[in-house]
Amino acid sequence: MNPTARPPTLMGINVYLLSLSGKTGRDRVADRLAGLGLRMWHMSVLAALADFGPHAQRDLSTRLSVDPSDVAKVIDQLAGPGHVGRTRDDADRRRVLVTITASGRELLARLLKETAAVDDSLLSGLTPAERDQLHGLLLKVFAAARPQL
Amino acid sequence: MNPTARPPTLMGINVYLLSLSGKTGRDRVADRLAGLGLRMWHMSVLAALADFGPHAQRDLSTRLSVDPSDVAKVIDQLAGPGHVGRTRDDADRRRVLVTITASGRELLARLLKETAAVDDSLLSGLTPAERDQLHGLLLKVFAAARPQL
DNA sequence: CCAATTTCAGTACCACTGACATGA
DNA sequence: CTCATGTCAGTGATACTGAAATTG
Repeated sequence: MNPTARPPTLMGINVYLLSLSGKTGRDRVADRLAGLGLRMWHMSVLAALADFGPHAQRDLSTRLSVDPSDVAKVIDQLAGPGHVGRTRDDADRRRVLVTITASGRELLARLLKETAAVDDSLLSGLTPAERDQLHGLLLKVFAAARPQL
Repeated sequence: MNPTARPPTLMGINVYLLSLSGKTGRDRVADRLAGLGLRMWHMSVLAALADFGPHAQRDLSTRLSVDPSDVAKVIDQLAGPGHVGRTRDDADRRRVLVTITASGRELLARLLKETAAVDDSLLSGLTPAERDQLHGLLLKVFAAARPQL
């Protein structure tokens, strides 16, 4: 008997398969981005700023479901090299308005290329049509699980 | 504009969707099992023992891709209440043979019911046919990513 | 005086590393 | 002596908690 075969009982559980493949994907992204000192949250923040324009940190937190205290750290790291700008909101001086810079857009493009490469390697067992299928299904799962996600 | 909408840029990335839904599933399982002081690894170990019979801890580790030191802790916690038995292998007295007990099988059945409930809630946005589709795709992903998983 | 935003320090949890003891 | 196995303490990363400072 193959000593590395997974228990059939587990292979029938979707949440087990999802959890493991998700963690693997996350780890591979982390590996690729380790040299840059960045993680997936940095890409998420840059993507939100690129797609929706400037945000208060609080709004980034709710949009991405990331803890406010963690958003602060991510913004710190992105602001250092000038990938985002931080300015006080004149209308409400409690708020910090975060804006993406040109160098931030370049970084985002690079990060997207890296994650696309991970997508390719992680889904190497699927045909292009199957990848589209999976993508559609994941979007549905995501939409339904949204409130708690 | 909906302030909780996710960035479209991110929603196009499979590894992002996989990672988030996987983490959500993992967290929900953890919540359900928290009262029992158990986690998904406990279920994995019990399932491996039920499907393949007694294992040395080392073999459990390689089969489930779990670190040996973590296997030791899980076995400790399962052996306390008598869900598994630990006996020295007479042929190779370095090895500890782990065997599932009747109470372990009962516990496994209960854990499987809990995870099935999580599956249901997590995939509530999918029809039964779509769940089967997703399951098939995840198995393919898993098989292809196996060596590094 | 109370609420919201940001920030910081501290905590909890998880997975892994390295060192050690036991036995083949 | 060497190698494999199992155990344990310690480390690093991650996410959250609670409190303080600022402003509305």
